[in-house]
Amino acid sequence: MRISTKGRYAVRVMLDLAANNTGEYIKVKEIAGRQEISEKYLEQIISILNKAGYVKSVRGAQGGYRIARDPASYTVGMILRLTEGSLNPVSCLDDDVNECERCDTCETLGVWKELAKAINHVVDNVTIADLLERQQERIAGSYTI
Amino acid sequence: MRISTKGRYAVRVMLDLAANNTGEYIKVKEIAGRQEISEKYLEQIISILNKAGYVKSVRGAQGGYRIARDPASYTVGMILRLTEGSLNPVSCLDDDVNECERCDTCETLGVWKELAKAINHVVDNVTIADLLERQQERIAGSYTI
DNA sequence: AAAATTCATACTACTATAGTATGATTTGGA
DNA sequence: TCCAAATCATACTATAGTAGTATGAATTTT
Repeated sequence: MRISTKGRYAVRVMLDLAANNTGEYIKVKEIAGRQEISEKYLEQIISILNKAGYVKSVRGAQGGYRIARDPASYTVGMILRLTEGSLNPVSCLDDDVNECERCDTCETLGVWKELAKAINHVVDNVTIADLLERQQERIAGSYTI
Repeated sequence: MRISTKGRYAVRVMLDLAANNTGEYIKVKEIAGRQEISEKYLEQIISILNKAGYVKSVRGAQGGYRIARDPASYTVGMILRLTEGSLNPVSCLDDDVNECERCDTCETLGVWKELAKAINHVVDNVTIADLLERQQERIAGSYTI
């Protein structure tokens, strides 16, 4: 029941791009430096975000990435599902119609459904804008000791 | 973010032992048959439950297992944590004191904490007795078509 | 003594995770 | 025009986890 580094790094990349957004394109090297993530691994992760249109890229020298839309339009859930795949605790919940042979008599299915609902509720109700706000509050607080 | 077969089977085993509890000892073969789980794999899983004292065993011919305590005293969370390990979405939440280098400035930590809380809340509020009740309601309902 | 069972451990095949490595492609600037 | 810097695309590797299977020892009833 762990979230992998891929998903966690993806959220941090989105937050980094939001926090440092000036309209300019930001290099992977910069993000990797700030976030202490391997450049090459980060390239792969940001490439997923790029293909999904979550970030915009410019190639070549002076190229880089920037966040595509308003930070409030990205939930943590969206980013995790994109990079990690389904967040359901059991695979039979991934399909619209449960294909499991035992599903009609499966007494535990109810628990997994509740769990899926609880998980999705949390991650779908936090946006990158929320994280940005928390970050700014923390930084503001750190000045006044 | 998946729960493995080990944890899911363990919950089903506990429910099976609760549903079929007559005080007699039940053989792995029987449980495996009813639950459609490999006998040998089930042996390993039930051995974990046995070592933790969740079930009681008798060796030798006519041996078997029975549930040790009242089904209401076992939460799904207890069983999953025993068999799967921690249910926290990130490992830094496993320790009493967060050992992560970046934890003071980690903006995403809050989300993972909320997620852990939501997950634990669900699994710690369903007991084997609850699952048993649901099962009996379903069976009763199936007779009155 | 034999059969049935739990108990203990080793082994295997497969998949996922967390990267690293190599090189092609694109672009701005000297 | 050419070079350096960047993204883009894949292939590769090492490690760990998952989901079992296999073998046999220990225990107990018949």
